[in-house]
Amino acid sequence: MNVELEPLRIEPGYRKVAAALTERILDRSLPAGVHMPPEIELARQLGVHRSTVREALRELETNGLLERRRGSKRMVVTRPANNAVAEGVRRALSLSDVSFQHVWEAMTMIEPPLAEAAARRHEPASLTALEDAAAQFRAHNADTQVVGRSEAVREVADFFRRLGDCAANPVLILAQEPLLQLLEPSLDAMIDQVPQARARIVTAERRIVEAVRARDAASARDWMAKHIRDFKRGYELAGMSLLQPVG
Amino acid sequence: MNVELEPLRIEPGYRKVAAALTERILDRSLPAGVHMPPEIELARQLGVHRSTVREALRELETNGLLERRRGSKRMVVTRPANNAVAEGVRRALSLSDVSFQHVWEAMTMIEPPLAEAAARRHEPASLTALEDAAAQFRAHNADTQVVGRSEAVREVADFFRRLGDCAANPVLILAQEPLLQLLEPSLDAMIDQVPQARARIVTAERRIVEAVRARDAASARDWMAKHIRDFKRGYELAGMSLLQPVG
DNA sequence: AGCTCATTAATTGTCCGACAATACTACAAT
DNA sequence: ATTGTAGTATTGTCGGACAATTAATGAGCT
Repeated sequence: MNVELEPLRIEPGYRKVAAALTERILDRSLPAGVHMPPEIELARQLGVHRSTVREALRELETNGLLERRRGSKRMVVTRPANNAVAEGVRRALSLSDVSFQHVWEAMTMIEPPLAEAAARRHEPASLTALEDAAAQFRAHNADTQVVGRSEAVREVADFFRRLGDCAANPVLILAQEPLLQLLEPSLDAMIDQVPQARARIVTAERRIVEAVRARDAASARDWMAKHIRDFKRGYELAGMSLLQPVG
Repeated sequence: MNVELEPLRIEPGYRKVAAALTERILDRSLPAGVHMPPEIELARQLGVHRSTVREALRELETNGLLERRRGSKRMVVTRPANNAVAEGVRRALSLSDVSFQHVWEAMTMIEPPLAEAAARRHEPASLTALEDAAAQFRAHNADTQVVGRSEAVREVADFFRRLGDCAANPVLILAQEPLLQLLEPSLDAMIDQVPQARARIVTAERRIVEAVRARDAASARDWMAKHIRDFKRGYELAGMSLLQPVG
């Protein structure tokens, strides 16, 4: 017989510690929001040295299962939502060069049907959040008060996120997140080159909100499609190449 | 004057070390494939203790910028792939309860236009990979030879991944990944309940491949839409609720 | 009691040094 | 050419230490 035995993988201790802690967070025996036990206590319970625990903690930290509240010392258990994907996306895109063309094409595909779903399924709370997001962008980008570029693009992305919440589909929300991660740097490069950009965004968001509120799926889809087309137009008006890499 | 100075964030050393190393990997001054310098050497260069370096290395490791080749001691610089998102998705979904309905709706939105793009833009290499994926599923799921359930669903997901490669849009590939992560457990629960499921998948994949090869975008989209509808039909035939959580 | 402030305890970040286990290398022996 | 051997390099883990800083405690005051 010709048995190919595969190389058994021997994991270092810090990885096992990380796995143990991860499991206890995911199965909620360490519930979200509580303070982590002190490192030395973890070390005692698990029978390893504190350094080993610390290496494991760094793993959980970069995985987003632990976070340190501002200026606080002890770390807090947290459950990552859609932003868990964000880090991964950021890493993945640092390799492959993504152009605005790519981002735009993906948005063209995903956002209009998402707006449609949002119109059909929104609930009072999610609709309110959507309206708030639109109102905030409108207020911050009126003629009299124009907020900084980076904040503006974040608000644009937030509008899409609220729309995802209206659509009430966690899978879509996850799928949308890569686009939004990349939309921000894309818009960032363009928005100040085109004077009328902010005003057009305000209008589009208003129309979309109205359609969603009226549960008019077709109209929501169409206005969203127009909104997305405007992004491309903005690039063309700014004289920027659609193929140049974002970020 | 009313200067509100915001709380400056003092980052711990291990984080700065991680940032420094990350930068040197991303700007390719530490090119992919090379061995990392020894920890003690890094510590010397950066003027910190080895423990601090190690904590930083854990961060890079979980970020996928470093990997340890099987049973090897020194770590190797590497480039993160699309599956960087996978971990994040898995964690995010362990929290919110996702139903097949959600997965199905997202696929309905994303996959048909993706097939369309694949038909338009595939290159010889990516087309070959797509054909191979379809051929592999066909061979493994013929009447005479039926492969295990988990392998079958993985091959189904792989077909979609190859299609994503054909579409040649990294953003779409990233957006699609959450769906595929969730498609596998969804299919896993269904595929053996419906005798004709595998045969129907074989047919659908064949049609899609043919359409893509012929650069017939409309046909690719339509067959993909049919393919996706079949998944839902499979659930109904199996008498399973669309609303029950997957995984 | 409730509040402010000083004092103490607890906790993290970082360091030092050490050692066993093992992967890597060079070289000798079969 | 493979196998064995010795030596080195490197990682994984450990014990302990200490300064800086946050959290907790209690004293004093209203």
